[in-house]
Amino acid sequence: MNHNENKPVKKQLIGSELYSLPALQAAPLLLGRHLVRSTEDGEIRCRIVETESYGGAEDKGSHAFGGRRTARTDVMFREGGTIYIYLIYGMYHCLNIVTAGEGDPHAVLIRAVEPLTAADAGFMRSYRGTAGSTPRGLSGGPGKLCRALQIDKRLNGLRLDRADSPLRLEQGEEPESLDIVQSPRINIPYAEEYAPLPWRFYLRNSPYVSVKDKMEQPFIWS
DNA sequence: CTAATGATGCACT
DNA sequence: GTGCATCATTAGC
Repeated sequence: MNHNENKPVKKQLIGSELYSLPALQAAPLLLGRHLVRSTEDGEIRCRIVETESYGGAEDKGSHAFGGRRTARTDVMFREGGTIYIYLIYGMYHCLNIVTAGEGDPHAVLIRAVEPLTAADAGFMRSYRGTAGSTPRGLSGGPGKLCRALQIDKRLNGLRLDRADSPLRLEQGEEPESLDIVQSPRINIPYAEEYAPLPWRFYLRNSPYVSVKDKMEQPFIWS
């Protein structure tokens, strides 16, 4: 008898192997993983279906381009597994997962999630209003998913790998067998030659993805 | 298509 | 310090 057979594999927290990778390697590996948000109202579970890689210091699309370390970007320089949240356009929050080692600014933007159960969807809808009545409207977009999961800057700097954290990341599905598309990142014209690089990843068949790419180029594991 | 809405970064005093 | 352009977006026309 193997003791491991009894372990609740699906609920195991993600470990440092994934968090210590460069963002570009971590971004596709985060697809299919489960995000768990604990609030006073209860626990919401969802799976990640769209990500974007930002960093390190050479990426002109990254807030930490050139090693820019400010009050806002400081968390990007922390150890992988840290939560980075910023406010955009004065009204929406964006959730990022910091990766790589301390002092090396990498982050993966979470752009879309999918509720795991009808109960999870119900919770999320209650925070979304009329726009949340379609999958994409519910949590297909970085600002939308933060609203659906009640995520704001209070979570900035916390870690995803603690059992008592209000936001955790669990193993979920292993992404190697999923149908993954890669495409250029969304809405970063200022990134110049980094703008067209295919650093966005999403699950081809998820209706929760924010923007479908014309090409839908399959992602090949290297 | 575009207004909304405020933190942020940087140029300049 | 002050001023101001910018922004990893969204909802509602």
